[in-house]
Amino acid sequence: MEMDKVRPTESELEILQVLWDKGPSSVREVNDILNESRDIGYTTTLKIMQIMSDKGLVDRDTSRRTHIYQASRHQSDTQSFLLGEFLRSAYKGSAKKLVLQALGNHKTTKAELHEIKALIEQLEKEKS
Amino acid sequence: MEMDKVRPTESELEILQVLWDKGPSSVREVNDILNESRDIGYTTTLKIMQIMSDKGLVDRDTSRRTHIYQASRHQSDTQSFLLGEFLRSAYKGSAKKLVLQALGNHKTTKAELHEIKALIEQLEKEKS
DNA sequence: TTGCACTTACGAAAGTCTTCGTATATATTT
DNA sequence: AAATATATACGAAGACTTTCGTAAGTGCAA
Repeated sequence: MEMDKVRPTESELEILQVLWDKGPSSVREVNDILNESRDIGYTTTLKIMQIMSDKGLVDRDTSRRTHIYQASRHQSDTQSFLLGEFLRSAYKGSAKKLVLQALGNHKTTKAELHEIKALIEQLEKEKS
Repeated sequence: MEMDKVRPTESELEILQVLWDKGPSSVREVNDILNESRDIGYTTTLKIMQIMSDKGLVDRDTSRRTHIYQASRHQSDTQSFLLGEFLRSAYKGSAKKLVLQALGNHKTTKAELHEIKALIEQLEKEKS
């Protein structure tokens, strides 16, 4: 396949999170980690990872018996892509509304707020 | 059905956006608006709205021949709910990362940035 | 009143996603 | 070497989503 703008499904994203965290991993390793939070059969994880490989979401090294998988795109690229889609579909593109809600509803530490404010000030400077 | 924590699908969200914008509407009205941006058959829209009614996403007035639908939950409630899920699945719950990316990647006006900064300052005050 | 337009209801096809069982191949252990 | 464990491949069931065709009822217009 090898398309570029594939949207990972829910399960695929779960697996990508593991690969981003741990780096190149076998199905066994990924499956063990998934099983820390929920029940999921080994062949289920295997199947999804094979599909991800078909879609081009992961690359795999098949040179040895135990295949090793890794995310084919960076976490931040994927997040940006998903964020764009989410913004359009749920907020009709208004980043402001999304940000206000994200800050309002979810606990963010003082330090984090400070960091965000710093970015805003920098963006304001750029825009003048 | 009448469940409370139903996640609207992509198409359902599209319809909810119309209902939030226009208020109580008939299938015909919703379908006409959807057709301004893409091709979609009348019975398709009807079917989805019937399913939404089953799921409790909309209420409908069937007292007259042309049924009138309206969103059963407020836009901001639904957005908050979706945002929470998105935050968990794509950002592992880090609102900071999401906000930084939202501000960085998407064009936000100076006025909007100012508004966001004001909220942050207020939140900072609350936290001290 | 006969026919045309519009509405809802229903069913079903086609696509996708998640899940797992089974088959088969390859290591490892006894 | 035989038995056990581990890996991949494959197929298929079941759920959900989107899509539309068709049937049947209701109202309006000629």
